[in-house]
Amino acid sequence: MAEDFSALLIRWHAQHGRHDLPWQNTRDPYRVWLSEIMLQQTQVVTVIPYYQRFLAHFPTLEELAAAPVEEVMPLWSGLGYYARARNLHAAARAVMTLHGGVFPEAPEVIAQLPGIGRSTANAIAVVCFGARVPILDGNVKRVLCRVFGIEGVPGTAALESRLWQHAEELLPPLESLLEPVAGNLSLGGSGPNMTTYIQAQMDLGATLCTRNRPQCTVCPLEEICVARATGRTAELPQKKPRRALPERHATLLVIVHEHRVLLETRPPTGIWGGLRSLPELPPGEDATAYVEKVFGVTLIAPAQGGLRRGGSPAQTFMHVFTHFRLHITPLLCHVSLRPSAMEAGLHWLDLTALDTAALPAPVRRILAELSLYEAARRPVSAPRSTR
DNA sequence: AATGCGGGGTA
DNA sequence: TACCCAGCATT
Repeated sequence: MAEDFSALLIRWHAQHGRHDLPWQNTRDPYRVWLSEIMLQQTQVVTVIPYYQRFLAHFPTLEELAAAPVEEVMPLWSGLGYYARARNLHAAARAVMTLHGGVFPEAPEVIAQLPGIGRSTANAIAVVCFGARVPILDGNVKRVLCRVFGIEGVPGTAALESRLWQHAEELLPPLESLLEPVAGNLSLGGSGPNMTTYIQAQMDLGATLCTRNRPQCTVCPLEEICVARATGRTAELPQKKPRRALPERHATLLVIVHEHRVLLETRPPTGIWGGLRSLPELPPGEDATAYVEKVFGVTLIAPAQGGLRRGGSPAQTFMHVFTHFRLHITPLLCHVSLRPSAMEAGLHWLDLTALDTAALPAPVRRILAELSLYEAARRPVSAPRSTR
C-alpha cells in the first residue's frame, strides 16, 4: 500500500502537478526557507507577490541578517502572523552566528531555528539537501485522513501522532528514489525524488483532494481511497469544533497633524506584534482630554467618529480574527501642535509613505481612506491621484 | 494538551 | 456567514 501511495502520486504529478511556482526552480536554502515560512497558513496566490518583493529587498540571508528588524516588518504588512517575520529575522541571525552563515542540513538542526517546526524543517531538508523525511501540512493531513479513513479531532496530539506515523511509513522506498544530483534541479523532468513526492502530495490536496467537493473521479488515489470507497469524503477529515467568536470593541485614535498621523509600535508579542498601529482610546475616556494628557497635543476641532471616502462620518467596521471579532471605530482628531519630545515607540507617519509602513490590514484600510479624505479636504497640498 | 496568532479566498 | 489555508510557539 505504501508503495502504491507514493508511486501513484509521483506518476500523477509528472502530468498534473504544479511546476511553475517562483520558488520551485531553486535549491537555495534561503529561498526555499522564505517560501515555506510565508506559506504557513497562507495560500499560494497570496504569497507569490510578497515572496517576490521580499527577495527583491533582501536577496540573500546575509543581507536579511544584517538589516534591522524594522526594515523587515513592512515587507510582511498585510500577510498576517507577524511572528513569522520576527522569527525569520532572528533565525537569519542565528544562522550567521551559530552556523557561520551556512544553512544547516540536518532536519533536527534546522528545526531548532525560530519559526521552523518539524514539517517546515523537513521540507527544506528534502528540497535543498535530498533528505528522505515526510512533511505534514494541511494538504497532506487531508489526503491521509481520506485515503486511510483516519478519524480524530484536528489539533489533538493523538491525531497528529497517527498522521506523522502514516507519513513516515508512506515514504517512497529508498531504492525507488533517484538521488538528487548537484546542479540538476528538480524541475519535473529529472525523475522521481523526494521533492517531487512532497510536491505531489501538496498539489493533490490543493487541486483535487480539496476541502469541499473533491474531484475523486480523476484522482490517482481513487482505487485505494478508504473515504471514497465508503462514501465519507465529506466527513473526513473531521471538522474542528469551534466556539463562538468573542466580540471585542476598540476605538482607534486617528491623530492628524498636517499630513502626518500618529502611530505607536505594538509590543513584539500579541496581536499585530511589532507592527505600527493607531493608539487605542481606553473605554470610558474622553477623547479630547485623553489625547492632550497622553500625547500632549491639542484638538483644533471636535473628534469625529469614523472615516469614509469623501469624509462623511462612517460607522464602526468589523475585522475578523481567528479567535475573536473586533469592532473598530476610528476617531478622527485634528491636532494643532506636534510635541518636540516624542515618547519612545511613537511615530509620525507621513500619509504619502503608507506603502512602506508596517501596518496591519485594518489600519492600512483606515489610513488609505484618511489619505483620500485629506487630499479632498486640502487640495492645496498636492493631492496624489490614487485609483 | 490546548490555545494564540491575520488575512484573504470561497461557497 | 463560516470555514479553511504549504504551522509553530507558548502555556
